[in-house]
Amino acid sequence: MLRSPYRRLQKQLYREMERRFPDIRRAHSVVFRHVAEGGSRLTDLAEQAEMTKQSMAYLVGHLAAAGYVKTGKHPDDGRAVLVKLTAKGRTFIAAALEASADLEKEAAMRVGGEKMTQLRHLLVELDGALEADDLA
Amino acid sequence: MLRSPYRRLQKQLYREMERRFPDIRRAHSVVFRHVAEGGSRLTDLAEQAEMTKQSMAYLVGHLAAAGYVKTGKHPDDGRAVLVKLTAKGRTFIAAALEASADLEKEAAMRVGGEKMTQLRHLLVELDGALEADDLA
DNA sequence: CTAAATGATCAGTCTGTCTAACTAATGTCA
DNA sequence: TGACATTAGTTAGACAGACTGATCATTTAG
Repeated sequence: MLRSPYRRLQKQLYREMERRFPDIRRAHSVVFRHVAEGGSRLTDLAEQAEMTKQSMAYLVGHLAAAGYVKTGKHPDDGRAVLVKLTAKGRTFIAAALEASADLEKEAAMRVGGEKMTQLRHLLVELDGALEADDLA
Repeated sequence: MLRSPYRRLQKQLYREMERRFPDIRRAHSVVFRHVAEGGSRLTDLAEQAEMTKQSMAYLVGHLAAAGYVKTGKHPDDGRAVLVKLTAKGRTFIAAALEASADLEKEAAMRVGGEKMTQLRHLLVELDGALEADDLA
């Protein structure tokens, strides 16, 4: 039920983003989605993205090589790596948010603004109702 | 907006299905999603799933080995393979639909039946509105 | 009846995920 | 305070699932 419209929108979004940032692939988006303003530890990123540290390191490595993030030592913990966005990385995120908003606007034009607002409310509510189950 | 509840439900669904059918992985679901009642050609499945024939053959191969589908020659076209569901395959699909319906019921319980109906209508409408763009 | 088109397979590559085993730094507590 | 456990990250290697390109077999068209 949710699946079909989600897939359609996702497809358009990725198509647009791939056009503008050909070196970023879907897998990388989980990094952008979780990296914090002041930088994040690799382990935290991995945990938030629900994947192993190794996989996250692989993705972060690519993004660092491509200049979207930079990595440095954590000031308070000599073991930890701190992953931070670069200006290029912030540009990417801004573009993604913008493209996403554009798609939503386009959708709102088609089904009507009021229905879209209603839909958004219902989705937020549903999401809240589902939140509890995510343990484990 | 759609993403979060979709992901939550999907996660629960796959968890349940993996429990009951450990040999079926996510990737295989596209096969089940498109295989027709009287059987489907490999090429058609690949096209519907928007992937290459080779990739589809790989997935179908696994499902055939695990007994969820069987493959035979197409009666009218000696080149073609016909992929059909076995009883086991139909059981899997039935279980997936049931699990899906259960999740929806559970969600309806939480947000209220009326809102759920409303949400479903809006989603269907949105989906219809987005359908046109899917060309290319 | 040959040539082009079509359905499928074979061979090889690449990405993104995983597990297992390791190193280095930190924290704990007897 | 020094040995040991814990924690952060890396290295090595496996594998799934996607891809491209080349090939084979059959069907369809001219």
